[in-house]
Amino acid sequence: MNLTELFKVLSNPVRLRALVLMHKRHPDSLCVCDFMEILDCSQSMVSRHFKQLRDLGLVVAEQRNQWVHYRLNDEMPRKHWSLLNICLTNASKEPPFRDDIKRLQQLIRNCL
Amino acid sequence: MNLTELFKVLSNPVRLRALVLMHKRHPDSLCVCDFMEILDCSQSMVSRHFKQLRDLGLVVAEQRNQWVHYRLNDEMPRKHWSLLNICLTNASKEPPFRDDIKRLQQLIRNCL
DNA sequence: ACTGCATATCTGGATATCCGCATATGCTCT
DNA sequence: AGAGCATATGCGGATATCCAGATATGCAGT
Repeated sequence: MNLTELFKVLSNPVRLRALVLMHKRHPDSLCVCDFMEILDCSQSMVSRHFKQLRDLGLVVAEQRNQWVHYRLNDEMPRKHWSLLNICLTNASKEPPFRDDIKRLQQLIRNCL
Repeated sequence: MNLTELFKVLSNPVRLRALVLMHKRHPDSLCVCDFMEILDCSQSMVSRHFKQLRDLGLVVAEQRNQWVHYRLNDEMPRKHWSLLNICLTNASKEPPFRDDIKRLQQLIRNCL
């Protein structure tokens, strides 16, 4: 994966918002249905965008019963990790992403 | 300009390479024909991509006789500036961009 | 005014991306 | 095996992006 590919992945709102959520949650994971709820988008949409993220090695999927959980891939190349880290940290402070994080925390609180 | 728009701009090789060159040269500028030579691409291609960069406020154009010189826009919002700075610094160490910078330095040396 | 050069924009076509809908797969429980 | 839920994928259409080639604009020198 080169830099332009990385930026292309980050250039879609759904993917960027999902990555910000995984970053916030790291090293824990979130299941697809949680993303659907927080991001308010369809199942096929989530699934297809996540396939791209998997193919590029940015995230890893883990099956738990019928649910699939996604998290950031610790084992991506360091250069990508550090840059991604900075980008996502920046993003998480901005309005659309900050609101997602609030919904994430609310959702986690409800699960206790 | 929001973050996804910023990343979309960075997701095209020509635009990213051009931005890396401007970053290296900052606060000085480079004229369109220099970009054409270093990036080895057509005049219309440079011009079209640069219009996007201008429209988003990432770069500013300055006319000097028949030449138009471009440089990074100092006056873009701080958040964008700091993130862009990091992205371009990262990029400038990678192969395709590093080679461009070498050609840039060679070109400058020849002009003395 | 005319020429030549630098740059900008327009146009059309190829390709890529994005998304909704339908369908397939895979898991769990009965 | 069958039902039901979660997830993945195939397909088709709408839209966006990208680029080459042609044309337009603008400046400098004759």
